[in-house]
Amino acid sequence: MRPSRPLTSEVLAAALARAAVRSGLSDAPPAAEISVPHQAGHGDHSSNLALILARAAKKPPRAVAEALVAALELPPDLIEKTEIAGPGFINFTLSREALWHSVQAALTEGLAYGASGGGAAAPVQVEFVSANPTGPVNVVNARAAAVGDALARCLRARGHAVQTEFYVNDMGTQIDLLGRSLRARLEERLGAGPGTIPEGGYPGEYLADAARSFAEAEARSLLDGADDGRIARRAVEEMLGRQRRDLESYGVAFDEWFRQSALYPPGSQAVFEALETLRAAGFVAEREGAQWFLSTRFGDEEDRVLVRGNGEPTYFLADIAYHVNKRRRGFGRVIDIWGPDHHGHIPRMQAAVRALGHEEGWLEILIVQQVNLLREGTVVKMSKRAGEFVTLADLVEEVGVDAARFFFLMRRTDSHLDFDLSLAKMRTVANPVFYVQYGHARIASLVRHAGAAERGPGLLDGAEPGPMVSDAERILMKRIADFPEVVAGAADAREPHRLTGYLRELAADFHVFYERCRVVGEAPPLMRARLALAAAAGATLEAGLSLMGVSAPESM
RNA sequence: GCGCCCGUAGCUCAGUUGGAUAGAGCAGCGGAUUUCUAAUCCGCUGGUCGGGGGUUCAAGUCCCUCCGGGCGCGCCA
Repeated sequence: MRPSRPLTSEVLAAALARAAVRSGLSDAPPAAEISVPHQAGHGDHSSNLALILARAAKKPPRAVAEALVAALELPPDLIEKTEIAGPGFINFTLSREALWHSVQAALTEGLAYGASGGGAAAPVQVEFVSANPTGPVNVVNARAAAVGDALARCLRARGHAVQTEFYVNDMGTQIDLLGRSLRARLEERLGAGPGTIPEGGYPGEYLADAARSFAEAEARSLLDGADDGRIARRAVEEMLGRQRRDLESYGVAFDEWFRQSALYPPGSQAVFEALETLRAAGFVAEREGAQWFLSTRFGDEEDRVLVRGNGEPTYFLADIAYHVNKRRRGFGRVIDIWGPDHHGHIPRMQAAVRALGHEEGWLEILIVQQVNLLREGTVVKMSKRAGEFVTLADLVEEVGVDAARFFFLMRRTDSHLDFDLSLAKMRTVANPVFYVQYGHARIASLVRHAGAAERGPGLLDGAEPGPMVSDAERILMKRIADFPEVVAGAADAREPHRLTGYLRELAADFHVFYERCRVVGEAPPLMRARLALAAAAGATLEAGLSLMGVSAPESM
């Protein structure tokens, strides 16, 4: 771990807060917000602090801004110009030295560029995908995998210790049905029985494929035993193995695969302990032979069953026990990423977390919304009844890992996503992932053409920003300097999709620079400066793509 | 019926936690290349931010209401 540097916006916010106290405008340091204006002419960073303080100070915002600026003490060489604009905004323009410092940082830090400190002391857990082991990883799972993995990487870059986890629902009715479905497929394969998929079972071809993949001796042994539970357990292991392989070839590996069954006897009493904890707190009632959680006390629409009339714990109770377990493992914060079919469960889960006495905000639940696959502008139909749906493996085969992961991060997580398969395969500018990767390949080619021995910090030898005076160069440097702010924002707001927008802009800024600024053939001082700048843009593209699990090609 | 998500340019969507003149990409039209990847770049056209009310110095953003689309509402997981 390299030492993390503070963000420019954090430096400015702290300086403004001190200035507010020093100038008597505020007793305690106010939480100053710094934004990065998209409007040219509004500086590189902007603060609305004067507008916020004006009311309490009973002074015009511009007068407050002037008092703040007068009391401002900034680090040397960071800001070239501080001006008051509009109704009272304080706009900062970064110095050339500060911009060049970002170029140096990108080249020196490489894939670690973009990291910033300030992470929580306690580790953060991100749980995602958690697909039922009754079928292949589907496209919504694939979206969740892209989002969860990218978010985990952004959080790490933000300084958090992060653990990723996949929750395996290896209990319950669905697993019984999975086992009986596999039995039918084994019978079919060996000609040893009716081979009928049970009602509500899993008729997809993948189980037949699984049955065929077993050694014949094992297949016979499974069928000979009368124990359906043994087949079910074997089926779970088989499906889990397939899910894990699909996800690994997609570039997503989990730190932990947590089994629901680990919360049940004989190995554990966690499910019943969770029930007793809630009961002791007075939030459990018995009705009609079942045990109910009084979740309406915490704003849920209705109370929820924890233990059924037949004595079986519900999935919900197991989920509560699971979150008790997460808490015991010491996570200071837990982020669950759920599919669209679970969004109705958020109030009851948050109710349970509150009933257990965990602090507000300990559990964050993000919903990954559904995905519509489009081919040539029309929706690709998936038949749930026949158990046929487009899988992660199908998707990767059709468009590749890079396009899949990039496309899943082009939209907000909680928005429905139209995934245009035709566009994802295009080898043109119209395809955003292509455009960004092409930028990286072009930079790699440029550096090769310049005859440089490497694309790293060695390019800084003898390079100074002085000769670079054009807008295109400054804009590109500024974009590179923004990257750590973007990564921090993506992590803090749990919005990894910000990366795709940023990388398209960075690639666009580079392409403009490339069109307007020759590198090879210019006088050595200018050539060295531009080559370092281009390589820094390439390093930033690579670092950003890496946070999304997308490759940065050397040539295309 | 209740709950959640969504509604921004012809299309697909951003909009940095309430900021300054609402931005990209695609599509359309017109341009740029004796030179490092033209797989690129530049310019133009395109908007009652679904409608209406409210909160305030400031609303695409927050609140209320209506319209329209999606999803969810089991002692399944």
